[in-house]
Amino acid sequence: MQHKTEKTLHLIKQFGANIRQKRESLNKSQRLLAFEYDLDSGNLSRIESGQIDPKLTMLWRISEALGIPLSQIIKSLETELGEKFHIIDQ
Amino acid sequence: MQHKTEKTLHLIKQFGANIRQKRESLNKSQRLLAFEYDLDSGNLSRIESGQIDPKLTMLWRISEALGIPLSQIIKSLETELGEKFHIIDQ
DNA sequence: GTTTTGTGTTGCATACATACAGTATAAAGG
DNA sequence: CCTTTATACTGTATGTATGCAACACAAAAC
Repeated sequence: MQHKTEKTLHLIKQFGANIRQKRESLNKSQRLLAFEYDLDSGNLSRIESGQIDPKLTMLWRISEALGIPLSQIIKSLETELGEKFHIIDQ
Repeated sequence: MQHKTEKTLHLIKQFGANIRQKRESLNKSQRLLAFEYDLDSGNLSRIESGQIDPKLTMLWRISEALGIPLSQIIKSLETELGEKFHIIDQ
């Protein structure tokens, strides 16, 4: 990270909050979800509370655990953070 | 990462390849793109060649540099990697 | 009340992404 | 040729995500 900007901090906080909300809607504890999908519950705790900036592979594994495509989770984030993008190629 | 699985390695390699392709379609060098968006070109090199597992904030910054929503980049990845997900909530 | 069980959190060692500076290579200019 | 310029890549110090074990605390069992 260049140097922890406000935006950056907000991003990971919002991401964590969303993840927590999704998990809770499944009525699973951090421990249970972590156990079932071979994650670390301590890690999950820090991610949900926006303390850390997870790596791509971790994002992927979390989305699998939640049963939601990562693209969908990110899309919610984009909406919430009010980012505007060009819809160009692809 | 639990312990670098094949799947994991494939994920970051494919992501890097996609990023490189997008950048090249903009006809920009790693250096130029990095300069314009305050990224590190060395880092970008390692990401494009699939050597490293970038963090969420870095993914975000790269997608901004490419002018493509991160959700869209991830969606391509999901398709390419043939992941199937339930379309449940949200 | 004291143990047991379930929850999220935290201390810490290790692995690794990041940022900066430097290298390698080739193409173009002179 | 040699130098300049542009490309991607790499050495390395520092910061930090990760995984594991332990903690704090509440609620339930007994």
